[in-house]
Amino acid sequence: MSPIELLNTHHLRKTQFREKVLDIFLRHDRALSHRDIESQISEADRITLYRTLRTFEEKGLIHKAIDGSDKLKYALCAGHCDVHAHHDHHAHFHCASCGQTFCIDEVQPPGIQTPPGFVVESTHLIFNGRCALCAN
Amino acid sequence: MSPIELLNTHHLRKTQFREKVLDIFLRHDRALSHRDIESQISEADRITLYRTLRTFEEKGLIHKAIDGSDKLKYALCAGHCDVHAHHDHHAHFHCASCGQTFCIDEVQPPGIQTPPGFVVESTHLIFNGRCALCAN
DNA sequence: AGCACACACGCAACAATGTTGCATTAAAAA
DNA sequence: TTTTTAATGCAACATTGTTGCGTGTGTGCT
Ligand SMILES: [Mn+2]
Ligand SMILES: [Mn+2]
Ligand SMILES: [Zn+2]
Ligand SMILES: [Zn+2]
Repeated sequence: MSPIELLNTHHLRKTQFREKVLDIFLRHDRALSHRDIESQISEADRITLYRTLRTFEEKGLIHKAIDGSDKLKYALCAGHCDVHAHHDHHAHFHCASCGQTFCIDEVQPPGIQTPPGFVVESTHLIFNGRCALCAN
Repeated sequence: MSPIELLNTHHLRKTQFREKVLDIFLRHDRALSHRDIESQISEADRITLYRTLRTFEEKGLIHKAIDGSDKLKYALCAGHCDVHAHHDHHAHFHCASCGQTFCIDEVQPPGIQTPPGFVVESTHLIFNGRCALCAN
């Protein structure tokens, strides 16, 4: 998938800025924070990036990667997410040492055990520890 | 458990401010954000509250309730947490409607399925949906 | 009770993160 | 190419969190 293909598929205007942002996501196999991305675009406008990320999330190009850290991160959606539904039913791993966050597509959150009266709409499973590099 | 008992047990100085904060926690059966607490203490000092919450967390009186929202929340530790170890192995429920977060003590995160090379130290399980009140 | 010490508090100053409004510019449609 | 629509860039502001430092308070000891 190229940046332009992703924008086409999700019916978004093709702009230089959006292509740059998607290019950065495609070159990393981990979740990225606002800051991660901003520091890789020369002359990036903070505000535009906030709006770009929000749009990408709404349209199903990226999903929030909840990792228990104070920073909000996003990762590329693997499959067929769109404006109507996200399907990111996988765990996330957060390294307490280097701060990196990875999607663990193989591990799914457990079957929903609903507490009485509560309606569960989505589930997040987060592993916190040390990544392969930091564990040694 | 009273505020004073909690402070004694965890070897912390008994101050008016700390007692007020613990009193608020004891009167709510849900996780509270910095803002939730601040708005219930007249003439609360923001900075002191930040430091109070950090101290309580370090000493094992409260634990962070990761709920996937942008706000950091804390809840009273149920059992025998202390400065050396927290034992909050339970799920959290976050209501997307009213924003409240509850500890679900009965539900534990699943047995750790370690991705190769990664070392897992803790696990968080978050249910997102609608609470009993908001579901109707 | 009085004293000394350690620690908690309160305030200022600053940093990081996120939002809104609006004029300008660029992309898509006509 | 012209028109229409949406994205961008900038200012201004709001929220959240951190650090340094002088002052006040709780606690243990005499
Ligand atoms: Mn993911
Ligand atoms: Mn909890
Ligand atoms: Zn790491
Ligand atoms: Zn609710």
